[in-house]
Amino acid sequence: MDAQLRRGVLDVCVLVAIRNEDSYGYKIIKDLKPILELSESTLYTILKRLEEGKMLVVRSVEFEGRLRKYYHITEAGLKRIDDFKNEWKELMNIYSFITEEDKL
Amino acid sequence: MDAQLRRGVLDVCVLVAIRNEDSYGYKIIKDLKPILELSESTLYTILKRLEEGKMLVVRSVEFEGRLRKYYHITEAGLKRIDDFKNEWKELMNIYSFITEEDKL
DNA sequence: ATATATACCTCGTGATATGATGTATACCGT
DNA sequence: ACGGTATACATCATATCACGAGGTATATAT
Repeated sequence: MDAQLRRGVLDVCVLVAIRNEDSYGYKIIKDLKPILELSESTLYTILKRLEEGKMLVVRSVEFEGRLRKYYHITEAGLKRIDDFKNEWKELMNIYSFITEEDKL
Repeated sequence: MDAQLRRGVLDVCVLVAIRNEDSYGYKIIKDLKPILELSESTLYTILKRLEEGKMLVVRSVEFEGRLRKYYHITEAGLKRIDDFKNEWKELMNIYSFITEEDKL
């Protein structure tokens, strides 16, 4: 898929991945794999940005000798997902414009 | 609309704006206005990129003392629009994932 | 022993959209 | 005659972003 198009959905996909249940980096990648492949460097960049934007909060947990950072979605994060749905409507307009043959 | 989401459709919208009829910068902006607002600096950046990518060819015309650069879509440009339609299908999958409540 | 899976992180790079700014002509109202 | 608006192009600096490459460390399976 086109790189630009991806960017528009990356953040929201990550939020959706933790919407119903707190999750951590490695699991998010595996869970999203069937929908959207993303590398670790990409994910951690996104997680950091979402944290800075108060879309999620982090909690560190020791698990079998390894560190795990669980991400929990906030109200702002849920709102972000909701906003996306509205933005999608605008995007549908644009899509119609692109697919209509005899406009302009 | 979200900046990232925009980026995914900007190029294609510009191509669609010249698909049926050659057009020039200023006109493209006016034509796209109801669908998508874009500034001159943004458009000229896109036009340049599309030209470099052989998606369109340029022809300069003197018009009432002013310079006009007409943009004409190429085969590759038409293909780009077509590819977008396929990418949209992938995007619809992602959209479904986002809007489905009980996944994951 | 070695490879694979798990789990985190950082840095540099290239691509990108956009505001600000600049140049120039034509036209319209006062 | 003057000023503003529309037309029409262009460039530069900046901020944002995804991603590959590389790094650290433990547990488990072969």
